[in-house]
Amino acid sequence: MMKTKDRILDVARKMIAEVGFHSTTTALLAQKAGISEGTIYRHFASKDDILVTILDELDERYSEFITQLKTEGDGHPGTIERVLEANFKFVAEHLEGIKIVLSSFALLPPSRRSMNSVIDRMRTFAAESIVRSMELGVIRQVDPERTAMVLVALLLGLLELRLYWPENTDINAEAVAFCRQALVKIQ
Amino acid sequence: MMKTKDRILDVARKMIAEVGFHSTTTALLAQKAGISEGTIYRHFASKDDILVTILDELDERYSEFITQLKTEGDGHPGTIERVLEANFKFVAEHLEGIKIVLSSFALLPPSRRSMNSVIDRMRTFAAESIVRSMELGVIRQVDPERTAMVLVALLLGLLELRLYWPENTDINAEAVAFCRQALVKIQ
Amino acid sequence: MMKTKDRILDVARKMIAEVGFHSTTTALLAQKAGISEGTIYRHFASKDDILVTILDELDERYSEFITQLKTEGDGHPGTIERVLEANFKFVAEHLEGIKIVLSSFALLPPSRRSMNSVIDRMRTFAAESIVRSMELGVIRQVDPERTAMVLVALLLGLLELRLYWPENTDINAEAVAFCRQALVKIQ
Amino acid sequence: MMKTKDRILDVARKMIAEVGFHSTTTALLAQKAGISEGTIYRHFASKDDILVTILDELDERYSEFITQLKTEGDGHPGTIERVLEANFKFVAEHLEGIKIVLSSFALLPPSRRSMNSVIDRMRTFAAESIVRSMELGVIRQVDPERTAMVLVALLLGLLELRLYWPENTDINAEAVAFCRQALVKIQ
DNA sequence: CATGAATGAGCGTTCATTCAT
DNA sequence: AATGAATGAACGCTCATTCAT
Repeated sequence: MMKTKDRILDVARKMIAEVGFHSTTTALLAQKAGISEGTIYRHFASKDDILVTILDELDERYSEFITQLKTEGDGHPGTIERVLEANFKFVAEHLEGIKIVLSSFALLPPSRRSMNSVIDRMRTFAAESIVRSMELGVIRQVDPERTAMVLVALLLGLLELRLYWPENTDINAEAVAFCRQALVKIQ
Repeated sequence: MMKTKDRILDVARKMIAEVGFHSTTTALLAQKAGISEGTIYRHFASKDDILVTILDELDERYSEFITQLKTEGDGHPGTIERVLEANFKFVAEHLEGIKIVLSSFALLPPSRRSMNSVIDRMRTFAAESIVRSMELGVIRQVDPERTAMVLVALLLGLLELRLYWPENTDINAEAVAFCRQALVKIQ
Repeated sequence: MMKTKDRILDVARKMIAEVGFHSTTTALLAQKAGISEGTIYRHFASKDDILVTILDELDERYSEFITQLKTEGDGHPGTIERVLEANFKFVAEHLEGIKIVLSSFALLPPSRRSMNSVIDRMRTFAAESIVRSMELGVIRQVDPERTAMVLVALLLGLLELRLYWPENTDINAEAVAFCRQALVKIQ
Repeated sequence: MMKTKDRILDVARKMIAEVGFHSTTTALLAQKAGISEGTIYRHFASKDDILVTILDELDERYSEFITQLKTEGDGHPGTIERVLEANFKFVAEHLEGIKIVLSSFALLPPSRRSMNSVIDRMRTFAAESIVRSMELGVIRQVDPERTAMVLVALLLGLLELRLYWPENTDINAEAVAFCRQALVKIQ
């Protein structure tokens, strides 16, 4: 049997992803989790605390994911594709959390903080991949920082299209090809 | 002297862009607009109606903008760059409206509808530009629909980075270069 | 017809005096005042604000009362009796307010502040009366400050007995006689 | 090692004296006593029951104190001073309990009951002392009941000044002198 | 056209009390 | 004896909306 705290988190994650933080009322949350409203406050200091817990967990997962990606990828070619594809995979496995961040980073400070850290990690890792790829001679010479930022922008846009317009055809493969072409070494 | 209705819209646009639709209370809106709360309801059916009006206006402007772009651009080369650059310009001139749509399309139906139509227009126009560019032989052969979608994704990501992380260096030029390289004809 | 704000204040004063600030709920207050709960917050920023308003009003009245007492009493003999008797009269005319202060100054900061100022004024005025009476030669030589404080203590105790044990026989006259005897000049 | 019940009482007495009965929550009480919330209800029927137990204990102590005072004092002169001074001593030894009663007798029925009995005993004892002192010829002829009540009022006022304005100079000695002068036999 | 007082449903949160373990 | 998770009623407060003037 699942612990109450985890059940609250699970239900909250779903609700916030679906209807947003504001419309996720404690009354409805308690009802859907099959507990009383007061019980929420035995496990969380406030409604905000629930959001922060969800975001912190996602942060942690993303940090682990980036770390793992770095250790795995050592010496392998084709790293730019891997940056993109690995991120696609991470997103697919954390749809709800990502939806929450993307839909509220503009307005909710905790979400904003989370988004800051995600973007920072993404950009740093992308820049490192670009530098390595240039050293390996598999891509042409570019400004690593700026190009990494362009990749982050593309990734961000792809994410939103995927999450909020899932009925569209999947263009991830096309995006990877687009990037490869943009960065490929001209012989 | 400005009409009351327009003053309400102006103040509302600023407030919603800054703090979001939920945190924009009718009480504060009335106060900042120098009118009484009841007066808002002389001009708008509901708080939602204000948002819809703002969004419809933005829609209208974007539609005009796309139309103008099409007539202007006939027969000119380098259309992909123009798609991007013209959009950057439009955004710069409608910062508040764009901020509202981007920060709420995931949660507010009217915003969602607006975003749908913007993305649709953007994608259609990009696809047309790509087709034309291919006919002119200035870019390589690609799938127009999918590539247009990739461009939309990139545009969307760039917008968000620009609006919510304005402290970052402007990478618009880099993005344009990135796209040119991705699409350029290999001789 | 009475203004809503004043009706709220009136009902609140009665309720707080009777059952205390904690037990005076906004729901009950609204009901007894014949208004909705939300209306309270059109006139007061918070429940605390109602208390503060009541206390400030009482403060103001007491300040006026002391001022008037000073101007009236110039040159008249028997001032110690007048200090006591005037205070009895003030209390009788502001029973509810006084009850509120006395019942909550130990626990509620705004009430505490109010009580501080009342005691201060009372003591200062008593000390001045004592000094004047000594100069006039109608009372014996005493330490004015300390004796004033004793009078304040007695006044405070009499007040509480009167307000919370109204079934007891009125001992105000006895108290005045007690003080006269304690201060009278021994020939 | 202290029994759990006594530890609860001790912590509760301190908390209630400091922040009041309302602000003394069972959660905080349990935490400060190093027990779980449920344990409180093994030893007390309700939160109210804790208060009543504390008050009953104080009542008991005061009753013992008065009894002892009566047996001790037989035949000794200067009894009025002793009434006052003994009470000062009792207060000093039961500060917390006294603070609880004084701060809540106006609003909490159990506290009110306690205060009734204290005042009754105080007044009765004071009246007896006065009668005896008159018989011994050490004070002038006064109405014993009413004068006792005046003494109780003074005592009550002194207590409050002492407990809630401890920064003031101690006027107990002055108060004793004041009473002696008020009651002394004029030769 | 404009006001602003009034509404009332709903919000997040608290807390004394219960009960299975 | 003790625990601590769960309860649920009540709390202070917010806010979009209405309506008599």
